[in-house]
Amino acid sequence: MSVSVRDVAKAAKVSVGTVSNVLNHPDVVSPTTLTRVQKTIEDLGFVPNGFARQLRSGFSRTLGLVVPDVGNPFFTEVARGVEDAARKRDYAVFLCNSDESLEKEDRYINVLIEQHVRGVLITPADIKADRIDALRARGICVTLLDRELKGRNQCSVSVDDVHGGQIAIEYLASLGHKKIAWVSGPAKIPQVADRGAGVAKAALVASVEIAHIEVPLMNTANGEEAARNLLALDSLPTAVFCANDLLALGVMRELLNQGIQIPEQIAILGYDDIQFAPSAAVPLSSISQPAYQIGVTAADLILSECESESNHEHQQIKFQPRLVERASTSRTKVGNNG
Amino acid sequence: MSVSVRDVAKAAKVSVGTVSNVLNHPDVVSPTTLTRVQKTIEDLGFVPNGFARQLRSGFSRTLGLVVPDVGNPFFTEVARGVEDAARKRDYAVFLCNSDESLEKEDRYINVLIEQHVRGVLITPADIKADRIDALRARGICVTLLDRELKGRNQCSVSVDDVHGGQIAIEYLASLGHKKIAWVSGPAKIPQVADRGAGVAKAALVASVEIAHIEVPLMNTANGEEAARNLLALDSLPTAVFCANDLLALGVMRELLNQGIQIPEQIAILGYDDIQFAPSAAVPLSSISQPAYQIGVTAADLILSECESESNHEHQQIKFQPRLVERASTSRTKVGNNG
DNA sequence: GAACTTCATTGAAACGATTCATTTTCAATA
DNA sequence: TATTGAAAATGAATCGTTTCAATGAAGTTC
Repeated sequence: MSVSVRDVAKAAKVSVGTVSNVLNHPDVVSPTTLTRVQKTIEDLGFVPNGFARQLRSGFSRTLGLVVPDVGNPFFTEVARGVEDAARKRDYAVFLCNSDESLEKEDRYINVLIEQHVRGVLITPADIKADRIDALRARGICVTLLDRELKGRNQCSVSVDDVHGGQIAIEYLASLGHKKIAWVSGPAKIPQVADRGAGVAKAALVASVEIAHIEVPLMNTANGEEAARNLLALDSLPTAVFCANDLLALGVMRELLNQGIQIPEQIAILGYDDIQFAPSAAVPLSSISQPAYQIGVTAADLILSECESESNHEHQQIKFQPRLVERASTSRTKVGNNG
Repeated sequence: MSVSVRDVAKAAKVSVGTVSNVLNHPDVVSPTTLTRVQKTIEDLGFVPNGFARQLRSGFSRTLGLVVPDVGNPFFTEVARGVEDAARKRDYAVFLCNSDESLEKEDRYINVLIEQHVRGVLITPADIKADRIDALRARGICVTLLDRELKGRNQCSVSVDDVHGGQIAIEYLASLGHKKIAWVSGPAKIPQVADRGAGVAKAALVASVEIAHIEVPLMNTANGEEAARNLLALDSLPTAVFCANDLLALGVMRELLNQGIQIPEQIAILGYDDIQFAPSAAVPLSSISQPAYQIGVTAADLILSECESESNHEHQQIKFQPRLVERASTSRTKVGNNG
């Protein structure tokens, strides 16, 4: 059926132990033998059986990645990062979309346990940690992605959302904006809450008035809705800061439809800097998160945890968001051109 | 360390064979023994080791998905479809981005062979079929995604790109356009070639003049470039058909920048109908492909092939693309408003 | 009660890799 | 030349299941 170490050993006239060493400990094999066996492996098209390997060693070369939705460009980027970093070490990645549903998340975690993944990178749907403990109990490493669990000693890679909210408002204030709308999703999403906290903090310092508009979903349709709410306000803000780019795109579309000039009458600032931000009607300024880098870092982190024999130091890595200026907030004197 | 069948057997005072039967063939075990063993399993918290099980049976409950790039919204959607369908049957999916690189594809195929995936869904980087044969040779089912291999007897799920090109031109012609620009990527990409063939075919029938502009990459930046080439033409076309939506978004942006009105002066039609198409500056008309449905169908198809004992009929499923009309081509009399 | 079925249970042999205590090889040194 | 030791290669044992031929027990028939 399939080529096994035994076949390779026979063809290369060595023992199975040597073939195994060629694969796993090439340093203990003599150069002559090494090349000969490697050539035989090549010739026969031998690929080691992962099951057998895993059965003996107890570990697989697979990771689980559990995110709310890869359809969100931010997580798509994260996934690419994870995958690229994993491939470099010959790990394969299981992609799991939880859709923020605890039930789906649960089911996936069971599948991942069954597959004996080496580690799980997860943006948990809930802050409750029992499922994570279930993984840990089975010796599976866990690293939190884009979320952190306060007070728990485990690895996480996230972005400083409070700071993100802060620099957004500081930036808009520096452009002269005195009244700013903050368009967000539900506060139960940790990222939204944190960004909101940053907004409040910076607004206080810069003496800026904030008009908070909350919508249930963070997509473009809800952005349009938010824009209509915005226009209904007594006094129109001169800038809008949105909790993500999809909201911002929706806001932008509706405002343009209403004949409002961007950024002359209202400036718009998004969050995430998705790949479509520069292609929007008015190229969208945004708070950029290093999504790809987050993925790479998280994968490297968990692999170093998995593969370190024992003394692994849990790390909480926090990236800093960065402002990307584009036309939707270009530096024009506020109130002069309306 | 971990509880094994042997431990259960000892505790329940039966043989390992009986424990295995309790798990896999409960009907051949006497009721008394059955309940006793089941209780022991429960008590000891025994979970069978998947590796060992799979090693013996030879099959896993995993699929491999190899696409050029999940960053492309079209493939993101396909991936979601595959994943949702797989989860319904308790399969896990390995996500692999080939970036259209043969080398990466090769490496991933090896990883997937090593993981003994049950089946592989792949958009091959190359039409050459040797790697696919390597999978087949190892008893791994293969289904082609969004590409078909002519004359080969195997499953595939694709979209009729020739027809897509055709209905695009027919539609634009029906709006009265007599000169249409066809903005495409390199012809070596099968989809581009097919869509181009459809364009040529329909143009002939409808007596429409086609100006072909080819750019190296199908992203927004190259779309802008294409728009500049377009504006340099002697006589400006009244419509542009782009090989994908990213190109179309780029074209749109540059044309708007140049003060050209869309669709009054130039209509724009894209391809893929990505989720951002409706959020573009001028909501983008597009040729829609049922990406999610393609993923679901392909996963169902390959699982039925894998799990059917023997007599599987290879199927080539071809979806039909569909026109989605939005503002960027809204029905205005051509040439009246410029 | 011998012969035959049927049903339940047993336990050793696979699956295909890795590991590790041994053995072999061979060059350097006494 | 004999001795030593490091380096290289060996191959049986092992991981935790499933499978299956063989065994044992209990009931049925003549």
